Amino acid sequence: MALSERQKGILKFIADFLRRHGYPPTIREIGAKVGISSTSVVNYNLGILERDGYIERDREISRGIRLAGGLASLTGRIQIPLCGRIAAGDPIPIPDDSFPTETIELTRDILKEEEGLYALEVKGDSMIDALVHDGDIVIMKHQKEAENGEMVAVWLRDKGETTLKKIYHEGERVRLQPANPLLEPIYVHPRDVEIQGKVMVVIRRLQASPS
Amino acid sequence: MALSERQKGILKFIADFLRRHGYPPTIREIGAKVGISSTSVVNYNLGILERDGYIERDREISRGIRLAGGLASLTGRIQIPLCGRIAAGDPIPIPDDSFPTETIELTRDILKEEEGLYALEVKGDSMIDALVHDGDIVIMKHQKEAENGEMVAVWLRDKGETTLKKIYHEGERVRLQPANPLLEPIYVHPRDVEIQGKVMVVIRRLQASPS
DNA sequence: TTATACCACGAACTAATGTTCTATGTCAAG
DNA sequence: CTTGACATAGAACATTAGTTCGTGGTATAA
Repeated sequence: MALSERQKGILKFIADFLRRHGYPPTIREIGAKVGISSTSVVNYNLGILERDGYIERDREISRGIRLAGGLASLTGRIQIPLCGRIAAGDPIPIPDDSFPTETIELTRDILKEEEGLYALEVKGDSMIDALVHDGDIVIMKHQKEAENGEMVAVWLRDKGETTLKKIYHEGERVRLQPANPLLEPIYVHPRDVEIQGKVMVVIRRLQASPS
Repeated sequence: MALSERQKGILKFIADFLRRHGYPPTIREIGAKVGISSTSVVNYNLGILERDGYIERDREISRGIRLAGGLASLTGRIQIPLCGRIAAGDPIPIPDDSFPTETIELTRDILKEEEGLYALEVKGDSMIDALVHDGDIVIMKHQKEAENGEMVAVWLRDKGETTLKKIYHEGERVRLQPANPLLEPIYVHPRDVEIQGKVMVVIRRLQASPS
């Protein structure tokens, strides 16, 4: 069943309004914009939109409208606390339960799981590599173990710093391979490395990076 | 001024509620959750949260609360059409107005503008570089011009392929510099290159890429 | 024509929800 | 002790906003 012009207009207005205000419009606000003088007509059309699966409504609740399905991808969102900036030498901050001041949000088509994830903004050049630059955001998964070839954040006990490298367990030693082929690998004792987490996603902003 | 436990709770509840319902809570709903029996107390605390810049309020409007600033990532979402996959040799598909089958969603703290943006998934090795790998998602901005040093997708007329390179205008020629320092730059006539768009963001999934 | 479904209007009603006001308790400074 | 800023209650009030209902127009099918 195709939507009428009016219904398309309503849908569009709801989405617009939602983006601009952060909360859904009332029936009367919709009516005013779309050119409907009667609240019942809006209500009627909202009923159709709901029946056809374009929106969801909570009855008896003001502004109880939400966009449904692919329009909102409300369900497919992942909130990741942005724990702060890191630079080599700093320990990676532990994500705490207090209210995160900032969060990064991704959709589930980029990243599946949510548990144990946290984001860091890379600061400074010391950890830089072909893969990770200043200003990048890396999304980490908290874990102590890593498979060969995984990109991990490791704490080098003897050097007292943290770095992002690919890790390879080679018997009595651990090879930490920079992603940049120009750089030489580092070999350390398993005892001297502590895996802080695994890199899941790297987000690099080339321009238009505010903040 | 630090937030009290109560205020943190309110803030957290608003964010939670917003994510679950798609619209903000009422004063009474907040009160019920946080354990405040009086609407005026909630109102009072909301006033403080607003004064300190954690939320914004629209007075006289039901559910007229929105998270501010970095917290607004909840609402400040950007939908970017995922136009498809590219590989060197293919022309970059033109974003059309038909309903995008897939979209990538980012928050505004990663990317400001929305107009003229589209996303591509990099397929195959031909365009690969230290910066862009197979499977990466690049977010492009449609434009025909580029400044020196910008990473752009260019159509090489004589070779009949598209590639991602840093561009430098050098008088009578154009230098296309791979991000990978191991690779040599390409020099071409300005006539033979057509800029398809500028790379704004690169998203690299290291693992857990479901495709 | 007549019936029926669909769409629209406007008014009245009611529930939901923000605002305001008064009162109370706490705590630190004067 | 008194004062004043701050935090909290509770209740009355005023609007906002969703719901319902009676009415009328326009098609299409019987």
